Amino acid sequence: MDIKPTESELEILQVIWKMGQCTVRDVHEELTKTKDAGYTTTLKLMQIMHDKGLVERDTTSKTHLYKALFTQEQAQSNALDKILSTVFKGSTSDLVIQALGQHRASPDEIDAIKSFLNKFDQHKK
Amino acid sequence: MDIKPTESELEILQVIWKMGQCTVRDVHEELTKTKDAGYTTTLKLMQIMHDKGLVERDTTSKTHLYKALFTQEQAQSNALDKILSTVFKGSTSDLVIQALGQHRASPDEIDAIKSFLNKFDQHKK
DNA sequence: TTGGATATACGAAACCTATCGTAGATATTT
DNA sequence: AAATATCTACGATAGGTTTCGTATATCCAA
Repeated sequence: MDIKPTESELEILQVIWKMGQCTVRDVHEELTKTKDAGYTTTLKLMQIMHDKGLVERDTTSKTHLYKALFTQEQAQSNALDKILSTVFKGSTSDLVIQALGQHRASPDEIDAIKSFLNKFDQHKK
Repeated sequence: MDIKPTESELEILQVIWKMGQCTVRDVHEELTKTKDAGYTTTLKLMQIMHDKGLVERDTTSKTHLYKALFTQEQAQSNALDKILSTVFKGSTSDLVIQALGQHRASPDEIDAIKSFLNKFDQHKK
């Protein structure tokens, strides 16, 4: 299966991931906090996502319940693969260094990364 | 200016970035190594990219020469911003750790990242 | 100099995304 | 029970992307 959600679909998925399971209204309320959108627009998008197999839904009651059919981690992995091949010439270190350079990480984050790198080294041996 | 090249446009830009300056045929030859496409399709895409202001071109001779109007680094920065906000909840360290986890970097790359992190620490102080 | 190769320009079609209005079903409130 | 609110379904439209055929201009070789 190919996971390639559109921009709008990702906005919706973020809400679903956060809540685990939710209604169209849940998503809509969340989205309208930061941008304008008609309710039926959100509904339609979620119906399309269902058609595409991005989400599943429970239709036993009038108000349907939606769940994601893949995890945020899978979406992250996909997104990384894509930009690695399209703009980073496949170089992971370029990507990492760029990311650290432009969005300064907190000391805690840096520590987390360092200890990750160390663990990494040991596995290599 | 807003830099948001489409998928196809990025494929073309990769060739332009690599060559610095090139013709439609240059790009086309490169693209058809990995996928099928008609020559006029590539031409049209590049014309549209020119209309959008993504590239400039020298039309003094019959065969036009195209150049990118922004760098690969800018595209990288843009791509990172986008996936950070759409799938990484803004967490740079999550992104970095995911990237290192799934695409194993070479020892050299890891060293490069480590020394980058150290430089980073010093600046912080 | 005439025919073939190569270039650009232009327009149209197929497809996808995003948006929303309207209709009809179901629930809720008064 | 009637009015109101809420939900899904179903188009339809506007806009953007991708694809390619055809026309026209230009260069080059026989």
